[in-house]
Amino acid sequence: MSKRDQILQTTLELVSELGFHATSVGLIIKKSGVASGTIYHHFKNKEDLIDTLYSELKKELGNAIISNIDQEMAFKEKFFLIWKNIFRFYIENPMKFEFLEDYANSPFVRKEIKVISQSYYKPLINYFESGIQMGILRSLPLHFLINIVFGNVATLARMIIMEEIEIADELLINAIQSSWDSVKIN
Amino acid sequence: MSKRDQILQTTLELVSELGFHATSVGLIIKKSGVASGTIYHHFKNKEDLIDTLYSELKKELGNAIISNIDQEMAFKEKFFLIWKNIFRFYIENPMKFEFLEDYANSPFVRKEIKVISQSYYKPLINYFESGIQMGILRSLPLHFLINIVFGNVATLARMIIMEEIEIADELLINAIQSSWDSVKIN
Amino acid sequence: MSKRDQILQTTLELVSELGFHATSVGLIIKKSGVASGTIYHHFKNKEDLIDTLYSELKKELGNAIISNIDQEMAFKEKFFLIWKNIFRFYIENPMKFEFLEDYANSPFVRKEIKVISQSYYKPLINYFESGIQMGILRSLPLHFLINIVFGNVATLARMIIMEEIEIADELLINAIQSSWDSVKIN
Amino acid sequence: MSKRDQILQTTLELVSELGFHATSVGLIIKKSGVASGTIYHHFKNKEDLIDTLYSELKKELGNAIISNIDQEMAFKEKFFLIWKNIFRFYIENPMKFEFLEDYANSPFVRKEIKVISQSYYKPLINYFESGIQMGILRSLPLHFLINIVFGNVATLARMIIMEEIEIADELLINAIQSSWDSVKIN
DNA sequence: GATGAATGAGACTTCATTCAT
DNA sequence: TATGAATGAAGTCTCATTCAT
Repeated sequence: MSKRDQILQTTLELVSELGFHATSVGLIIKKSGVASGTIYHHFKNKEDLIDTLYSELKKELGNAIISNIDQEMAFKEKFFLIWKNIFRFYIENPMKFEFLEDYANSPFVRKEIKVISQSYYKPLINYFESGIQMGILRSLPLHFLINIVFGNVATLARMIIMEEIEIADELLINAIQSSWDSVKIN
Repeated sequence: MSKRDQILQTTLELVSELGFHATSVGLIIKKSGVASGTIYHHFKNKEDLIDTLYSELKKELGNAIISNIDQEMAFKEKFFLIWKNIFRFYIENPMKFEFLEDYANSPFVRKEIKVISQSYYKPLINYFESGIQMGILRSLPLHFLINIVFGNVATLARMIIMEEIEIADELLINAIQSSWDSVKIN
Repeated sequence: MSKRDQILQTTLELVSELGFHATSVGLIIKKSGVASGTIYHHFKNKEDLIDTLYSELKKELGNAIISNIDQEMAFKEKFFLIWKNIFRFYIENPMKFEFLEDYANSPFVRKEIKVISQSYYKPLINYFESGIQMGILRSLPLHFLINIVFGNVATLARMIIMEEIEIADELLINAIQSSWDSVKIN
Repeated sequence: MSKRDQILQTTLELVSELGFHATSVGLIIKKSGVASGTIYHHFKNKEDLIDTLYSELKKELGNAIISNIDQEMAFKEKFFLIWKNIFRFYIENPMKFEFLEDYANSPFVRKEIKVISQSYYKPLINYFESGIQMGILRSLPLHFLINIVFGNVATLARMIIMEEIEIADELLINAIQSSWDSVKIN
């Protein structure tokens, strides 16, 4: 692994465990085994490092979301697959999940996030848009619908990662069904 | 306002604006116009200050949730009222909303939060529990249902506070209906 | 001596010995026996510390310049006394001399220096102005005349402090006479 | 321009603009467009780079000083020409002027400077020495006389470069005359 | 109750320099 | 000759906290 990747990986581990606030550059240095100067050779500053990491993870998630989607599938079928894709990405990458959630709520760089999201989530946005137009989804503001669904996935994923509930096929199906019921026209 | 309240109020303002991470004691001192020693006279340390604030806000929210609930109301009617209560508390107190969300995601003091939540939300928990027993709500894990609903309210509140969508009676009703559809047995 | 004065005194000693460039805050901390935080309690930052010191020394020099000046004295007599006053201040306070010279050439804060100088040197400026008006001094730009004289004093003071020449009453008189000959109308 | 010259030129620009103190190797790298290793290929270290530059400039100035001097000229005539030579070098090369002044006042490498000066300024030293011996110049310490004159030139040059006064033939003549009056026997 | 001077560990970052390519 | 990734000591400054008044 290149030094640059070592730094990014270590930062992910630390921020997901300790949070933004408690992840000092000093800690990254110690854990990654890289010299302080090396960090600043690859990244302008701490913020740039975090931003880079965020951006890469967002892209990864964006790709994960649409994996195995077949245009022939029915709308509802796609919904279930997308939901599972996001969910799987979250529980298979709990550190990335923590990081993305943490950063999403963090009060800085909000504007840029929006712009990036827009591009990585374009297919998802198109999908929801078509659902509204086809009269399958409730005619609520597009991004509200999307945020509701993302929120639902995160709620389940968080509880499983935190071991507050146990994962089971039936629970997953029910959770998706619940989410579907909240966005579809009944 | 007492010095103690000045400190708490200023902390709320700063944390909601800058986040946890960027709210230093030094900033609280400067903005509140209180001497550093005074803070440590009223609070054991910074953590105690934040915890106190969090606890007070959580209590406030706990009370807001059940306001105007009449035991004679139908289950669904109560659901709509509770939803509106939480929602109103959030958009009428955007700083408190920000603070609570921030703190909820923050990786420290998680254990104690749970205990406190448990006590302030007892009526809410009982309400959801009865809904499951009565066969009105889906038989999903109790806290999962509660978290889903809280997540739904927060999603709408955040978007309105961030001015990503505009509040309207119809939107609110639809949002609650959507939330209801996701937890009730269809 | 107050902590604040300890810091200023130590800074003077270090800057005059090592120069601007080599005087780190860490060195000031070590030599003054004060904690790093204390410096930043009294001064906004390193620059503010240096500026404060500069301003105080400039004021001191401004006062020294006009000491023992009697308005009854002849113009030339005053010139000799002023020259000696500056010179004495320099060789009796070699560290202050070094510091002032160093800082005068330093490329930052130049604008503010000018403003400060203007106020501390008002009597000196008035004196030279009257000399020109009375036809005693060459009609060269006012500040050029002043700078020439200051430069002459500094040249002698520096060589004596550096022990490149030895001070002697006769040398001093000759040096002042030389300086006088360069500004007076011959 | 060779890489070596690019480095020297950039260093000159940076030091004259920012001063010694603020001119980092990193800045030189960025501005010159040269790789860090390249600097250390051509110069032993930063000090060697600065010293080399200083030495080259000192030599240049040394040559400029005696340009167009004709041994047949009268002593005073030579004085005026030398003065103009130094002055012209300064205002035509303001960055070199700044650099040389900065370095002269800098507290490091002082010893070697003296040695170098000695060799480049030999003709100038001889000139002043003969002036004293011939009874034209005041019998003041040789280097004091030289420093006074250099100081006078620098005073005028600095004020013109800083745009505190405007250059004019008459002013220049008067300034040189003033300088001459301060060193010649009256 | 309230003040603010003082602390020193630790924060982020820049520095001059090296070395494998 | 020239490159630029890598280094780690040292830089400035902020942090939460204490304590005499």
